[in-house]
Amino acid sequence: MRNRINTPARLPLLSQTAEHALRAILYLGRNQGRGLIAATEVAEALGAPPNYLAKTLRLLARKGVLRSVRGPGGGFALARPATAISAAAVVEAVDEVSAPANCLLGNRGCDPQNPCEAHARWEELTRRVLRPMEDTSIADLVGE
Amino acid sequence: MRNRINTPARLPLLSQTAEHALRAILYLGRNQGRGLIAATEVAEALGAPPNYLAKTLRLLARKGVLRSVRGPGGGFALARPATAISAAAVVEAVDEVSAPANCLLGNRGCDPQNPCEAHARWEELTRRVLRPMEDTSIADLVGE
DNA sequence: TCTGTTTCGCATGACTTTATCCTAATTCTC
DNA sequence: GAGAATTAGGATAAAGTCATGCGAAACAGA
Repeated sequence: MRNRINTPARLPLLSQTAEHALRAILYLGRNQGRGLIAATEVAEALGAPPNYLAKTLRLLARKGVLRSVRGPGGGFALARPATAISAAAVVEAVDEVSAPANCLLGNRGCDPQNPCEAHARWEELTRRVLRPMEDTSIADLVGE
Repeated sequence: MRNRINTPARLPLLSQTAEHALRAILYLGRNQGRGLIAATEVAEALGAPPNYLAKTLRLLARKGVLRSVRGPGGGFALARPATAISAAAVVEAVDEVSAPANCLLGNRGCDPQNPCEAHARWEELTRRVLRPMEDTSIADLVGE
């Protein structure tokens, strides 16, 4: 049943981790007034795996998207106002957003110094794909 | 060394398989005049793993993006003119393009019948992300 | 200073994607 | 019809992502 050629892989436009991250950030954004919120509460509210979500929250904190405080009453909160956090920032903090590093004509098709035409055209396309993510803030998604 | 929390996962804006597929399609597009081209030639030209690429080409053929012929002189070629194949079509043939099925507010945040506001906003965003892929043809990328 | 709460960080296991290999099935050429 | 070339397809291995679990570190409050 594994790796059936008829069942294509899932293209993670967002990886599972990034999806968790966005959900968590949105939850924190909607509850911004309440200050710090514990990872377990977020996980329960989203129905996400608690341990893994906690790890993702830590990662977001380390990348400066969230702030975190340990100990009783501690938890996580947005490091900046929701208007100042783009969807792209969240995704990039968690996954390494990588448009294909190598030329689309193949590794041997062109070199970076003297890129082929398809190279430039592909870069332009990836920019157009990523831009909406950069232009959309958490506040936009939450709707404030 | 595995799963270090400091080394974020790669976000496959394109999965590896989709990347191979696009490269292969572009190669076939540029060599359209030559008729059928063997999988081994494509793999060598791109520096891609031959066996896996062959499997991906077969998948593209089954999905109707490529046509294939067996036996000596056989190989693969575009099933339609390069202007009639979108980048999105290639990616979708290989990976299951799936925006998050569940609401961004969390599985328990809203139900499909009565979707929340973030739900609609997220759908709008994913549309904007995918559109450039749909609007760009293989011919556009190759530059004809 | 003790105790409970909560983040931090590593080790490990389960599952998915990527890649390899081998054996058919098909088709051209001689 | 024999033999070589080439796609088709399944079984299996390797690598990566996703998820779990546990102990340590930090912190607040009594």
